[in-house]
Amino acid sequence: MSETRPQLSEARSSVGARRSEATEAAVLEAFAALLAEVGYPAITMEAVARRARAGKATVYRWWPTKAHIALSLISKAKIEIPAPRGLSLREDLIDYMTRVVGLWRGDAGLPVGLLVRHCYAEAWSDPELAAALQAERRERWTMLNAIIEAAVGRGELPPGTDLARAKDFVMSWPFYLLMTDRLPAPDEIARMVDDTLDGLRAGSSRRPSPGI
Amino acid sequence: MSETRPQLSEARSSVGARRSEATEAAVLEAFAALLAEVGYPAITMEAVARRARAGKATVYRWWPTKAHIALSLISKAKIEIPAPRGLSLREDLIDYMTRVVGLWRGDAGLPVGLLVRHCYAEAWSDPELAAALQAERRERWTMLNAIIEAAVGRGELPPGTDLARAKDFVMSWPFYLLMTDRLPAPDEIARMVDDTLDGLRAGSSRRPSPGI
Amino acid sequence: MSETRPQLSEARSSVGARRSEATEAAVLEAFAALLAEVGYPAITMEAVARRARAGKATVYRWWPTKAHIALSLISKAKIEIPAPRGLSLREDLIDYMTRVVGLWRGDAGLPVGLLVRHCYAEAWSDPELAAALQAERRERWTMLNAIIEAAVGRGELPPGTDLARAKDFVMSWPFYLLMTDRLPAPDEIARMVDDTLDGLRAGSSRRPSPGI
Amino acid sequence: MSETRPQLSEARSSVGARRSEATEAAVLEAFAALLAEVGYPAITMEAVARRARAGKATVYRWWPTKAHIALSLISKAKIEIPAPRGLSLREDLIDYMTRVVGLWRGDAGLPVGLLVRHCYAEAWSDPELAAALQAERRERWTMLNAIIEAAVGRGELPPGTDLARAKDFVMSWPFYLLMTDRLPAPDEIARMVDDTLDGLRAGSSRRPSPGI
DNA sequence: GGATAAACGAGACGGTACGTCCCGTCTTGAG
DNA sequence: CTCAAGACGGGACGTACCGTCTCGTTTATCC
Repeated sequence: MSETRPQLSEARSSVGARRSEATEAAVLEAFAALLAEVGYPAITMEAVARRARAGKATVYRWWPTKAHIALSLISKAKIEIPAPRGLSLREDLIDYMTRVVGLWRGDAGLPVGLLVRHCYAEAWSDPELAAALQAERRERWTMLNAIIEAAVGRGELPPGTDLARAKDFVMSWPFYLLMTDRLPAPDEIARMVDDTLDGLRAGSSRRPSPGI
Repeated sequence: MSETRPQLSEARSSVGARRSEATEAAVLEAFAALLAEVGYPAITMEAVARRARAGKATVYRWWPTKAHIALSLISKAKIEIPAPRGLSLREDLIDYMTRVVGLWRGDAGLPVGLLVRHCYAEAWSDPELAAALQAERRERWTMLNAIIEAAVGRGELPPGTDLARAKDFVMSWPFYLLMTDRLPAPDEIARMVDDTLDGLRAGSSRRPSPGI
Repeated sequence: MSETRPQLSEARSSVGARRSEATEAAVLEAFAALLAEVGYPAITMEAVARRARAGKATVYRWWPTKAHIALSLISKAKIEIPAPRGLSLREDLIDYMTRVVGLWRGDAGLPVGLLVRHCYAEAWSDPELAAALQAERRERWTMLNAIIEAAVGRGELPPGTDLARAKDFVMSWPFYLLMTDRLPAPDEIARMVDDTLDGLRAGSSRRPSPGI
Repeated sequence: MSETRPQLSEARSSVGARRSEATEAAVLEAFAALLAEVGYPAITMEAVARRARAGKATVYRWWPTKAHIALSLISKAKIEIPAPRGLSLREDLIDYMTRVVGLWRGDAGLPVGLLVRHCYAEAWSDPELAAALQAERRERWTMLNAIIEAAVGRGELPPGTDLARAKDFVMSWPFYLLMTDRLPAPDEIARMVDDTLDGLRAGSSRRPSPGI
């Protein structure tokens, strides 16, 4: 079906109305509002369209499932993450995690963590969504590369450190806490990072990770 | 006339028919069959009842949602976990994790891991289910107590080790792998345990965990 | 099925408990209460049993449908109808109709008219109920025989008058009014009787109709 | 962003898809078929939708209850009723009643009488349906006006005859016969009209009644 | 008095229909 | 040509009753 749908990136020379950016924004806004009001599982495509004053067909044209709308919201919810200060792996990670967990908890005005975990759950049964989610994740974890490479440069981590596995390991504990509904408060971030580092430093050089 | 009949306060102690065990088994069997055939999200209470040749009201009487049926299946899917051999924490954990991951992968004839993660996802929005899940988890992790206490007794872990936190930490990495759809093959269990132990040994004495 | 059920009239030599009159009364009472509270169509066997603190099987044992319970109530709702005074057909009929319509309107503490018309409606599709209704009707219209025979004796009606047809004709207009929800008030009974006696040609110019 | 989109008060005047006439016809057809097969009380909205290959929501959108579907069928079942020949009230009424009773008995391919009496029964508990039924009745009895007015013009009925009451009286006897399941055969129509015209006293000695 | 059997209350059971909601598609006319 | 509005066939939701069926308990006779 997707070959019959216009691609956002391809230049369209045809006549007629173009995709309405106002509608796209209205749909995302409606989704966010419903998320706050009724919770993710109770959101329906029907309600999103109604609330956005959009036709159902319009919503379906651009997002095949509600998880894709959630993913759009996640992608839009970027947060300013400053470059690592390069003092130490621990401090760089604390800075980074403070931002990430803050984003998840709702610092961007949206409980991104809720969206993330529900997207993961739906991706268990939807390979297409899983791929989209992975792409989003790769893009978002780039900053971690710089942090870990700097740590390797400073000798905090061994030279042969597997970058992919290290990123994966670093994110695993906060992700686990997100999945088990125990996201740390800001003043608990340091401890969470320490938990992670204990494992990372001891085992980082051992073997490559399958990558996530 | 009604004064000659028993009133609410002095009602006869009638009992009525009892729950049918055959029906309960048929429902669980139907659920498992549908899980294999159409996948968890596509299972409906309607289809479960139809397949089990049970009335919908009967299914709803005993299980308020399909996640509760899944939880019943999880509870029934006990697997023989031998007492730890007590050689070392690492070997005891490898034995234990081999059983747990095997159960998750389907060694009991049921992909318990799929059920577990979907139950967690539904519990995000259902406190009652979350509580039931927690009760099930507590019961199931008792063996870990013995393993960790033995390790403390042998001096592998410091005397002040927080049991709840240690259990939580030990399960976090396999759980993370389950949630991200990368459950290890049997020959990868040892490595998974090593990943976990690196973190556990370094940080086990540091602070108490909130407990999961 | 009824051959497997005890016949009330046949002598039973076997032992065992007898039909509980208290329960029968409680069921009828519950039905009447529900009729007032929720209306005939919303009455269910389940609710009657619950309200009467009777088992559902007990209710079904004695009344196969709710219409049969209604018929039991109708049969019990006898009203004192004095013998005709024998002055004239018109006056005797007015006396009689006043009682009958009063019974239908609820003078016996029960809107018998509602029960009657719903029983008729259910009898359209239930021959067994239709037969029971007819038996009840025959018994109830005996007084009309005396009234009409007296009128024949006085010469008000010709000697060859068909009794069955006359009774039928006399009841048709009030029955029609009952079925069309326009049961007359007490002071309109005389007019209703005159309508019946006169027919269209004789009475057409007399009074306006409320319209149906 | 939403400020650039139409608000509720200035909503675009979109129209949407229109009611499907094919579906309406299919529903009425399915209802008629089920009426013949299982009888009115056994008809369910579910079965009607299934048979018509229509969604249940579609059926409920246009008909709130099955009685409303029945009423739609009644309204559609018009029959050619010729203008009164104006010979006499009796002959005009016989012509008219022959058509009406024929319609009720099924001359239009549908046992309209069954539908009518069940609609009346349901209207006892549904004021909205009662109003719809009354509207239908008013429209359908217009021909009677002409018949009765002609009779007044010829002097067969007195000049002050109340039209509404006369129509009501004329219909009461056939209606009573319909309600008591004794609709006359074609060759009995004349007698039914005579019964109506004469009243009890004038006609009581003429013929025996079948009894109710 | 003990055995026996019917009727009882309670209520679980397999079913089915209820009326609502949402799915994803299609149709209509406005812009 | 896209959009909103919304009707459509379909199907699951969770509830309510249907009429039947155990379950023990109670009750009334009979041995």
